[in-house]
Amino acid sequence: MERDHLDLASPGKADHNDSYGSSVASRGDNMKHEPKDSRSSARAGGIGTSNQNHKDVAALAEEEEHDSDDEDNHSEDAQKQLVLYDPAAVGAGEIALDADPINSQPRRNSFPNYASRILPSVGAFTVQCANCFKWRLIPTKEKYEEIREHILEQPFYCETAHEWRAELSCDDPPDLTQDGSRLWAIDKPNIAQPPPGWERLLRIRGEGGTRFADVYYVAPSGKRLRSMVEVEKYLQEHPDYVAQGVSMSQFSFQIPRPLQDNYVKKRPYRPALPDENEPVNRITWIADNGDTDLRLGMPGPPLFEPLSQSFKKKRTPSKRMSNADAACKSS
DNA sequence: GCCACCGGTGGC
DNA sequence: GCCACCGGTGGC
Repeated sequence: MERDHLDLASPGKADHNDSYGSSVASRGDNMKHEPKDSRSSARAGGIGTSNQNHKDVAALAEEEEHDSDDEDNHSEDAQKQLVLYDPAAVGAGEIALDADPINSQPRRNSFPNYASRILPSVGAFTVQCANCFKWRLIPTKEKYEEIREHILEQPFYCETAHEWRAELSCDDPPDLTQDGSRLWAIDKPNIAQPPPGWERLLRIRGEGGTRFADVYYVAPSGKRLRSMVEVEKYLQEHPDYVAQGVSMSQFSFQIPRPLQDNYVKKRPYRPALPDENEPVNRITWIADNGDTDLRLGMPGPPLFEPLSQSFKKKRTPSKRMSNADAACKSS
C-alpha cells in the first residue's frame, strides 16, 4: 500500500502518464469512504500525472527523456476524473452524483451484437487534490472543463473547491473512491473549454467495443461535429464563428481512457505488410493474440497497468500532423 | 431520411 | 497500443 502510494507520487512514474481521469461507473453500488479506499483512489489518481498535451507532442517527448528529474511534477499530480455511473442505479439512494442530468439520461445501443443495453454515461466529474489525493466532486461540467483547461499549470487542491464548498479541506474524507463500483476513466489534461455556445459531448461506448468513447462538439446551431476535419470545414462554411473568435485551438477530440482494463476490445493482431527490404524467412511466433487471460491472475490492483502506454516510442513532429495541421491539410 | 452509435482502418 | 477519421446501419 505504501509502495503504491509512493508510486503515485513518484514523479518519474507520474511523468509517464497521460491520465487525467475520468471514471465511469459500471455499477451503481454505494460509494465507500473507508480510508483504505481513499488510499487507493489516491493511487489511481496518481497514475495520471503527465504533462502530455495533445497539442504538443514534442514537449511530451522531452518529458519522457527527462523523466528522472521532473521534480516539480508532484505539483501536477492532480487528476481529473469524470465519474460515469450506471444509469440504472440512478436514484437508488446515490449520493449527489447526478450533477449532470444532461448526460444522465439512459442511453441504449441497438446494434446487432449488443442486445439493447444501457450505455454508461457521465454521472459526475471529479478531480483529485494534488495535496491529499482525495477525489473531489465538481459541481458542474462547466466547472470541470474550466479546471481541466489549466490543470497542469494550476493544480487542483481541496481549497480550490471553496468556491462551492467553503468548508472543504484535505482533512475531510474523499467525496468518492475507486471501489470498483463505478467505471472510471482517465481524462486528458489541459483541454480547452469549448467556445461559448458550443458544447463538448463525451459519449461512452458500450463495453467490449472497439473504442471507449467518442467526443462530439455541438455547434450553437445544433450541428454535431465529430472530428477536427469536420470542425475546420464547418468553420469555413460559417466564417461568422471565426469572426467571433472561434478557433481550432478550442477543440480537442481527445477521449479519456478507461481505468478498467479490457473495457475496450483489443484489436486483433495485425501482421505488418511484408517489407520488401526485409528478409521474409524469419520464424514468427505470434504470442499475443489479444487474449488477456494471462493478466487476470496478476496480483494487485490493475490501476497502474495503463502506465505502459506512455513508454511508447516518440513521434517526430515532422511525421505526425498536429490537429491543426491535419485540419488545414484537409481543406 | 436522420442520426447516434459502432466498427474498421491507416498512421504513428 | 493509441489516435484520428469516417463509413455503415438499426431504430426512430
